[in-house]
Amino acid sequence: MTRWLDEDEQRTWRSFLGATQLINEALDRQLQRDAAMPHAYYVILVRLSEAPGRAMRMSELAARTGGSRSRLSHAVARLEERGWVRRERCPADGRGNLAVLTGDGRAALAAAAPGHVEEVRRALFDVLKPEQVRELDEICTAIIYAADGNTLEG
Amino acid sequence: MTRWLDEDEQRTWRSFLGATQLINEALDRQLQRDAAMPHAYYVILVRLSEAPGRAMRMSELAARTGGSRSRLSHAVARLEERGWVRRERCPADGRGNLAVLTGDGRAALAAAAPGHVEEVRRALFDVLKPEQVRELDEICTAIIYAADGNTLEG
DNA sequence: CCTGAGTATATGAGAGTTCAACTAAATTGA
DNA sequence: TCAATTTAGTTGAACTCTCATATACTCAGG
Repeated sequence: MTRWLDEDEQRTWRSFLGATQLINEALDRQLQRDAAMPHAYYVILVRLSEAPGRAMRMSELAARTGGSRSRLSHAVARLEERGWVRRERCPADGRGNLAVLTGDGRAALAAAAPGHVEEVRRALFDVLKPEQVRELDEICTAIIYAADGNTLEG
Repeated sequence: MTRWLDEDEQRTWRSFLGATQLINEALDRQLQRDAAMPHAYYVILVRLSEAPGRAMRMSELAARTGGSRSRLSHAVARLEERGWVRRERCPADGRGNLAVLTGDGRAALAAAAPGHVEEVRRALFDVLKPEQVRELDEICTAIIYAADGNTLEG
């Protein structure tokens, strides 16, 4: 009945789990140590910094960072306490909130970015041959495409 | 100074983050829904089930599951509450503890496994061409190898 | 034997995530 | 126009993880 994983698939799957776990841990450790924020918060700041007016609707921001609304609410609450983000009522839609990156938030991001990029290179890009980077891109794109399909179906 | 990511690298990096996040969420959702356990606990049960005598030292188990000792202590405490694992004093070393998989634990694992494997296939293997699976394996192996090197150096 | 250094694990507090309500505003439609 | 539904976002509780610390044991010297 069940299509169990064969030996090769087992090995690949465990490599995959191990590799992604190691990378996530490395990112979190580095950012926590050098910038006192978890990686998830860094991603939020990055997305906000790229938005026009450095502001974005909460839902939009949640979608772009790949997290739930609840998670984003809690996260933005913490970021607000630190003065890195502020909330504004959305003028067009009374239900909506805008998350706005503050000057302090931009500064925190600018301070954190170089060390973070360095870590990303060390953990991933420096380790792979250029052709492997291309392959990885295609693989991840396929995974995302399929997952979106599944989500929409289910 | 900083070697920023170029456009291709940015895209690849974000695909990678998105893909791994989606897979982890899918695994956790499926296991939580169908077997009432997080993926991390499933991995612990699997590793235990593969050990001789279905028993392993806590440190060893922590290393094999790629987690910290503290995390494993907490996790095993929860698994013990459910009756899936029990702790035994290590005969050879009075400081050590053995985590032992119980009959109920084996049953829980057996019940969870088919759905989990199905989810792994759906999220990863069904999505990739055989040659991509091979490439992914090599990529992940390279990442792990490099990360271990870094850990030992730093 | 002891004492001190190192190892194995546990524990508690703090932080982040998830899930399930809950509030409030917009939209639909009779 | 007004109730029903949907959408946006928040909140609180339960759970997991991390970090620092504590406890218990081993081992090597003196």
